[in-house]
Amino acid sequence: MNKVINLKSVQMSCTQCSLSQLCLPRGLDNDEFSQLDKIIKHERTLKKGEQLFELGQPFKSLYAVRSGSVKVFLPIKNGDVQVVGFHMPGELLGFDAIGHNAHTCTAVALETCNICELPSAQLHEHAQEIPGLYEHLMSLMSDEITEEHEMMLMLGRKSAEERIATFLLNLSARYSKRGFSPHKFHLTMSRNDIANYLGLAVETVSRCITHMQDEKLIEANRKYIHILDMEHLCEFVGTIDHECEMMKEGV
Amino acid sequence: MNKVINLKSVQMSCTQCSLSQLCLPRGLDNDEFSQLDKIIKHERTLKKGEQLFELGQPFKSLYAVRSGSVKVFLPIKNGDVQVVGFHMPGELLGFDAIGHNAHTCTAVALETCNICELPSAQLHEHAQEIPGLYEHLMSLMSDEITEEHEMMLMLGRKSAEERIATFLLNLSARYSKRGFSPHKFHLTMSRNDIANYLGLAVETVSRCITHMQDEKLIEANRKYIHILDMEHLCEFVGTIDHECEMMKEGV
DNA sequence: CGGCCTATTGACGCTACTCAACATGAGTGG
DNA sequence: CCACTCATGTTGAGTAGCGTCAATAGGCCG
Repeated sequence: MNKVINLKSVQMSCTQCSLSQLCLPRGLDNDEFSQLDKIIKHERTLKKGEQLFELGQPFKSLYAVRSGSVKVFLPIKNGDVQVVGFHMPGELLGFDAIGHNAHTCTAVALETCNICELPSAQLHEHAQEIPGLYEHLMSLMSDEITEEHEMMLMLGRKSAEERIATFLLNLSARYSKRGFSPHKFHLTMSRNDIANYLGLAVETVSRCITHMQDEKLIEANRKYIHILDMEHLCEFVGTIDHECEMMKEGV
Repeated sequence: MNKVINLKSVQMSCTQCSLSQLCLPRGLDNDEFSQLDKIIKHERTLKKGEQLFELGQPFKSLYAVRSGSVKVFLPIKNGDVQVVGFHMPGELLGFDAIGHNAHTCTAVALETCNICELPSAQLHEHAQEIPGLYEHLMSLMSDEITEEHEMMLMLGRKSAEERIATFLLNLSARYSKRGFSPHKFHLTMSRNDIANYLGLAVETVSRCITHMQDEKLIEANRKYIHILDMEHLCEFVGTIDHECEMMKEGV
């Protein structure tokens, strides 16, 4: 019972949120924290499959994943989509909407999610009072640009197996950063989503995963992934020099 | 002689720069303009092949292309690269460096370039005095994120011919926006750069261009491109509904 | 004019896609 | 609790698109 109440209170304040170091600027003082808490809405919950925002929808807020995970995609002809990213706790999304004042992609919950909301109206009003907030957001957007450059490298030059390896190691590093095991984790997205994201066919993803199991690099059972041989898996990534080291460090 | 002097003076001031509406926030008053002119360095010239910035280099400035064009790429193993973008006059680059305080890619002039520089130090100092500057930069970064999402769609789902068509129409729209013909233009990048950017082999690019000529969609002679049949070329792009219309409108 | 770099064209092979069958697990209702 | 259905994942066979290798052509610069 106590635990439930604690969880509730944690949800309601950035100050006590264990993810604040991931999604907020560093070095905020107490005043600034309470300013933020006034701006940010902590209430929103999404069930699996529910939309957070949709292509064309006017820009209302930026969003931070508090728990659960989110899939972001571009809708294409005939109900087909292109998955452009997955977001975990502590990650912000919705930056795509700033430029056009409307979202240019759609975000859907992959599982039950708690979402914090940073309304754009309040953002503009109170930006002055929290120095470094804009800088922080720009920093996050910059990181997103860098990540997407790496994605272009992935889709442009890497083989199917290299893509899967890179993908798994990327997830591993992100789980690790959040205090979970970098070796064992559960995928929150389907093979279909993975395939789509990596520019592959579902069958290819399946085959690669099976092959990596045969090579004793990983153990995989549906959503469950166990990385057995991080070293050799890293070698698979192989295209960029510094990339592998970054992943080993869990950056 | 007068012309030369005029050109010189144009280079030295945002106020009179014909590109200011592309790279600066809208609705600046004269005070804000002169503030900007104090911050921005207008002097830098690059010859073909010279670097604007390099992977790992500390974040010093954002850059605006004033004339010429720039190629941005990730260096990979063995001197190989992944081209991640091309920039034309009026476009800003260097956003990748904000997050890490160092550049995560390299930028090189494709031809003789004039570059305006927005030093990061002054940016932070004077941001308060020019309301909307941060918002504008975030807006540009947001657009870059959206464009890279479309790039992921390109690399993930589109065929070789669709990629070439999309690429040519994208250039066409950007030239059009700058007052040049959307039908006839000169490529500033090599086939190699195009192939690399689009995740294809040079030979495939060559073959596709030849094929499009056979189909009377375009006329191409090395760097020179003449789009003969915009309509049908647009149909080639085909994957996203609204994409084609955007290109026809020259957005 | 000659050498070099870029672009084009052709032949061939491989990777990854498509189509199809099958397996497995999750969810539902009796 | 089990049987049924549907969604998701796996496996196999055949193929097409694109990459690779190699030869040739055309422009650029010394």
